[in-house]
Amino acid sequence: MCGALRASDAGKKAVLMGWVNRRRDLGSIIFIDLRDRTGVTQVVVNRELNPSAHDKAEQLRNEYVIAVIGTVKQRDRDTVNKNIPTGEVELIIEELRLLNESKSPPFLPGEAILPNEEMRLKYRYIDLRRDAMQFNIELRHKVSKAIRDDLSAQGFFEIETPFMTRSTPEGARDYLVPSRVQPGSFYALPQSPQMFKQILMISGFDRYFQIVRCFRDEDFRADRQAEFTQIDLEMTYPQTDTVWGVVEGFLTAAFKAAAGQEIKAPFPRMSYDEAIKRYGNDKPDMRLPAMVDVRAALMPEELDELAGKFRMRKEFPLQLIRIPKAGEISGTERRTIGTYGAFQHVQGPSFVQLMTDPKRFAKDYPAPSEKVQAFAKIEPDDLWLLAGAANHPEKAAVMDQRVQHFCEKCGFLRLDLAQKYASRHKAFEKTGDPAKDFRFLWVSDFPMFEWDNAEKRWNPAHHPFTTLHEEDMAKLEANIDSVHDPKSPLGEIRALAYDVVLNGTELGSGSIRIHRQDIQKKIFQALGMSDDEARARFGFFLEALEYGTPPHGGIALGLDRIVMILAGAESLREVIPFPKTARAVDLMVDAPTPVSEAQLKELGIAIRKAQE
RNA sequence: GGGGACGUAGUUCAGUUGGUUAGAACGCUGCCCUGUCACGGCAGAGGUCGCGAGUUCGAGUCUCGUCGUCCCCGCCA
Repeated sequence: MCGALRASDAGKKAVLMGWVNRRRDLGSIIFIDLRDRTGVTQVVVNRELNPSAHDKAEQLRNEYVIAVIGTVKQRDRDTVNKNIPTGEVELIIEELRLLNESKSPPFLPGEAILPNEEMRLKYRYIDLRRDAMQFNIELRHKVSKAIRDDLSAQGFFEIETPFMTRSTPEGARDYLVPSRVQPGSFYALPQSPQMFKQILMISGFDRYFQIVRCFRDEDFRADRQAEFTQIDLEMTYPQTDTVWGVVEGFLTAAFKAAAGQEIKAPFPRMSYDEAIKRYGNDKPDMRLPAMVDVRAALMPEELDELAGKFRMRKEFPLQLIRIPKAGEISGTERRTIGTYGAFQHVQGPSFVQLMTDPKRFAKDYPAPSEKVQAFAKIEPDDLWLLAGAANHPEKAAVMDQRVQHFCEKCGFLRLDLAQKYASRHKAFEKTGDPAKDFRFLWVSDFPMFEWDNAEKRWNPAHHPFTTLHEEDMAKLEANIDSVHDPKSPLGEIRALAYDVVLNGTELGSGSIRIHRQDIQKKIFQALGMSDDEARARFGFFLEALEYGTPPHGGIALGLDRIVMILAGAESLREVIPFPKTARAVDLMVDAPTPVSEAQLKELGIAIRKAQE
């Protein structure tokens, strides 16, 4: 192959096939950079040595497909190209065959400057010829294979589950597939194989996994596509630790096999509560320092004074946000803190009170300033600020001032600042040390229920088959009929649910499931679902639970995201061969499209024109 | 659903305060060139300035709308 030849191959005869990456025509001598999946080799065509091949080579253009037969020659020392792995050799042509011509492509795979994404997606077959894309897709293959091998070795069976299945009202919007045989009825594409994998546990398959496509009809982001691939697994008789061990096992294997990175397991662990309090986020990016509630560093009178002066609520945390090595910033810059990025969007107008001028703070409040800096271990070059909850009565009236929301807002600010000063702190740049480059984390003890403000009710935070901490069972029973009460202690119940997080990205999410029907019933009751309703939605599943269901649990990880992080890519589209745009369009095949009347009629579907 | 950025040659971009014939680089076409590797040299072709209105004597430039791509908020059990 084009990337394989080395100095040790000198003298051998070789046949190479590939694309013309570049042609350098010097008149009587023509150099062709021949490219395939593995790399590029220089082919030499000399008019004196081979006039007929030279005639053909003159006609070659970029992206023509050719076959060349020739002899591998070690290059003279002064003509070695150190920039490419095959740079010590070249192929002296004996025979050239044109296998196919190419129209002049809209952009060249060998070009350093990227065209815009619209172009890349429309001509994806050309974009995919680029080194970087070839590398990413190969990386993806290696990750998948390593995970398959490792899970197989851990005793898991790969088992397929249906794509055309049943719509369930929970969670994301479903993609629907109309049934021709039963007009008016629809299949749904799975948001995940959740119920099937639990059924497989009930069926005795003990350890299941699947690298499987999932579909969610929600808006796209850089790290979200409507169809994406999960590493889905489920096992019987697990403790939380058992599942975590399995995941740490296959991730270690994948990072080693695919990228040569030795990551350290077990991963650190943190409760959801701690993640929110210290990072303002349920998927903390551990490459940056946590926020510090500095109230503990201050005397009560000092806190009173500050709270009064800055009009802050002292029963809320006083969060110190630190960006290491961000250095001095100007007053103008300081005043814009809090006006950019995600921070200003969340929860409408700010109820966060900011103290962004450390010098002035030190001047006005020398003792608290010193204590706070010592407490948060501020280094001379750090950028830091204090954030407290505003005590404006007029703002408090419109604001949901729960501590969690306050902390989340501070967390957004922390990430905004980190992003803005990324070039200074360099915490997001790869160092080559896997312990620094890949900061894994388990976040556990998620809340069981979350309040849905639009529907004015409690919903499952994970899914309704997640089990809860045994200690919280009494709380569930005591509040089992409070689904519409926003103040219900239902919000305090902790689930045996966990996320695995890498560098601030949620890689996967899982839980220990409910295996007993009496508990499952209680959950449905707490969710305000009657027996009839539950049966209508999950009847087959509830019935299955009654036939000797073993305790079980599992997790699902986003393969695309893992590969994205390993590839150092900014977007999922860089690691998915044929992704869709933010408006869920495939620009290459031009999907979706309207379909014919005949097709619709067969399905019993009529399209209603949109209202003006 | 909301906010923001962008849209000019095949591609990446520049285009001054609204003013003559809209430029560059790469790519493309032709010619020259025996050691290039982002080859070089000469010549040339290539534009509905996303689309539609409006303001103006005059619009790539200003205004409104619309379409498309990207990023973020909401949403994503």
